[in-house]
Amino acid sequence: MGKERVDTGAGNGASLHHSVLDALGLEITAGTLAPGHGLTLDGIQERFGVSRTVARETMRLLESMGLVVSRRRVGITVQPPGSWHVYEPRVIWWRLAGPGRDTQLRSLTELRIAVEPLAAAAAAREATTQQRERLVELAAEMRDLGESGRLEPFMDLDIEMHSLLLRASGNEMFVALTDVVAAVLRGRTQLGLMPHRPVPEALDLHDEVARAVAAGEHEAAETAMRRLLAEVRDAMAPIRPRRH
Amino acid sequence: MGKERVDTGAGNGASLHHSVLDALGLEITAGTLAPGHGLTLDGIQERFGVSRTVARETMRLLESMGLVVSRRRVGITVQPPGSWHVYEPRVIWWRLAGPGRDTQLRSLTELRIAVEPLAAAAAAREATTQQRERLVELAAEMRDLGESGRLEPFMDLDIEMHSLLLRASGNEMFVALTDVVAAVLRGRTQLGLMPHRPVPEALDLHDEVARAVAAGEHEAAETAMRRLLAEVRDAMAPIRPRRH
DNA sequence: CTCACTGAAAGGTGTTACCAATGGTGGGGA
DNA sequence: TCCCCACCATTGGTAACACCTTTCAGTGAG
Repeated sequence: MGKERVDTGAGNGASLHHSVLDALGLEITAGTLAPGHGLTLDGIQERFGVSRTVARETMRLLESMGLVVSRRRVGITVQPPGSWHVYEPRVIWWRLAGPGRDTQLRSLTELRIAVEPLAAAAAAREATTQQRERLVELAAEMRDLGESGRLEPFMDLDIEMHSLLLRASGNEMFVALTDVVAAVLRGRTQLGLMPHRPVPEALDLHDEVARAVAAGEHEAAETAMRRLLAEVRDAMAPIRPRRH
Repeated sequence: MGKERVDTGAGNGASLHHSVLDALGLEITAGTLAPGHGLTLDGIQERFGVSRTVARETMRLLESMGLVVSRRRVGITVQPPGSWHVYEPRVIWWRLAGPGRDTQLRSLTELRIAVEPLAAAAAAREATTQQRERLVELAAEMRDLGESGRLEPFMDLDIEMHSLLLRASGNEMFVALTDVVAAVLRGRTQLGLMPHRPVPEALDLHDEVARAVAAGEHEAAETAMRRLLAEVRDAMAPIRPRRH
């Protein structure tokens, strides 16, 4: 059976267990490795051509994300989605890369709808002067790019603005969602859920949010953000998989 | 300094690295090990009397939570709070156990205020018949216990009701916050932030939420939950550390 | 035929020793 | 003074081993 190193991706800076971790994480979150499926350390060693140490470390990481449990004699068992740590950045990443993509995108969007309005309100209270200035600046730039239909740079600004709002909220739990929101916005564009040209309402609402936050009007900021996200949710509705 | 095994808790089912992980996690989140502080595997081995393997595995775990980074030749460096994975259950647990307790409680409460109203609305749409029935049942029981001033079992029901709502929402991101909400409610009671006898308004609002969800009136459920949480936030205000 | 005991095997847990890679530090030369 | 290079501390990775828990099959008694 020989050694036959698989060498996933020529070890491009990725520290060995990282590649193994990625491979297994993807397979489990994609459902290729169904819940209840059993793994063994020996199996992992053989399959990826790594040492026991590496196999054990990746297994520990998977376990700490709730993707597997490890028990003596019985081995490593794949866990059902309900016990996955869905806020773990890598889990989110894997799910967005796999077949669960639009389900994940939908539940994350619902999370955004919950969090971002309050984050905007908090930002209106807590943001620094520089942050407020940057916000209105961003909204203006977004209008320019949006009206000229340049989707990629528009998305970058969109990400920057929402990230800035979360950061400015001063709540660490909100700040920690920065990457999630960025991933959602990127995924949404990649999935073609954006119109060719951002709708004028969205541009207006971004403006409104920025100005409200800058002016410290937290209620206005909250409702504007709520309307903005309602817009986003409606734009997403077309790909509903369940009842129409 | 010698060997001096620390033996945190006589290995009661905890698999060795778990005790080391807990000890280090607590120290880092508590700030005892300040950001920038350097650790080495040898140091961990010596201090806890464990083998290199165990030291390495715990270090990987800490790294995957963003508490440290590990680089060759440099060693293991404690990271600042900004890079911690604050949705990681163990990180939340450690912070609630340490001096950052009320800061953590406050930011988590703000998260609840964002999420739970939408979760209630979703529950009003998605809950099963059994879940709806259980909700009104719980609200009734809470009223009984609340009016008789039995705080501990009241808290248990409170936790059960909010957990049920999150679960019934059908959104995995909301469901995953079940433990967080439970921890907040428990922490709030332990910290003495609850009045001796739950205020009548709170009891009424729990009732209202339950009935609205049971009836499928998602807007009513959302606003009732919002008012309930406003109540909670106000009860929490007294211990504000910053500007009043 | 069923149930309880027993023993072996499977597979994670923990330890040790060793070599490879890497990047900071300090010394030496221009 | 400044730059380059060699050294070495420290993690990354491999290998081989002892140990302990848990499962499971086989066996014997009732």
